Amino acid sequence: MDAMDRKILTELQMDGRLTITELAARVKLSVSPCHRRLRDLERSGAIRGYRAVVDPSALGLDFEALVFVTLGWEDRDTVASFEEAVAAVPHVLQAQRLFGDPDYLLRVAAADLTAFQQLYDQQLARLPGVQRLNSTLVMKNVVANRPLPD
Amino acid sequence: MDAMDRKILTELQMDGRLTITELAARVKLSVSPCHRRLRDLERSGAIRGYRAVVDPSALGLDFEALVFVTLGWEDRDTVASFEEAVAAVPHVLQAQRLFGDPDYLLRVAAADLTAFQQLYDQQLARLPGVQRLNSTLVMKNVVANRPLPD
DNA sequence: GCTGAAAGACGGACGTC
DNA sequence: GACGTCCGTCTTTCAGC
Repeated sequence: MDAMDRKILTELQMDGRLTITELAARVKLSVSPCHRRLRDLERSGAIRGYRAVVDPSALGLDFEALVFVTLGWEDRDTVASFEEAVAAVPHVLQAQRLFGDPDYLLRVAAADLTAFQQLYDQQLARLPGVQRLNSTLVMKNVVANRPLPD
Repeated sequence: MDAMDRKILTELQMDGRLTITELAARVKLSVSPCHRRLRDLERSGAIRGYRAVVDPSALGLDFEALVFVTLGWEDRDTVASFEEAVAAVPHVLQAQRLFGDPDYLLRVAAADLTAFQQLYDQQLARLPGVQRLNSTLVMKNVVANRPLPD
């Protein structure tokens, strides 16, 4: 993982569909070594994959909220079954376990306020081990998932 | 935006480097119409772009925190200059303006606790208009940026 | 770094439902 | 109007040297 590898990662985070030819030109390398580096980055797991970035509003998901979760207990089984269950809810785009209180932060997408309310009552509130939920609406995404810095 | 378009978006969110041939096979369409749909989805902005997903630890970024920001004032200039300044900090991966209090949530990456402390004191605390910061460490990413649901 | 064979991208034309 | 099946050419990939 030298400076050249980092340049490659930076370029591919900005455009994941760069051809090797283009990528090589941007990082000022010729095609073969660039191709080898890319293969190694993919095999080592430094590049986990490639994703299309989709506009949520194109799918009618214009509503986003944060949900803070406090579990009733902190034993291993409660944590494991909560995490498994939360990962199975498609509208939960992101879930992080935190130090301190609350235990989890979820980032949730929904079509509108009504859909969110249903999701909240019927799915999130029923996740195993949940003691308390607390949610906040997102007004605006100021910075959306920026590429990692060097 | 019909069911076929949604299938295409779903596939490309799972693998953004699918060839048209592969994509067409997965959504059970022949290559030409699949190609046309993809072009239209890109032109309409439903697909914003493509990104490589990079493992943060490959870049030595093993530390992640949430930072809640409360501004001192809520006037338009304060908000605008804060948002501009926060977008210029590379370690801020995500920033959302919230309803209620606090005003913003930032998701921040750093190499370790020391690096985070420096970032916190020297950059985040000095952002224009900030009255108060409050941060929480991320223990684990349970769900990391899942594709959007249908 | 170069080469060559195989695969894919991309646009067009045309017939069908 | 959208799909499917040809077609052509150009570009890209990727292994071997």
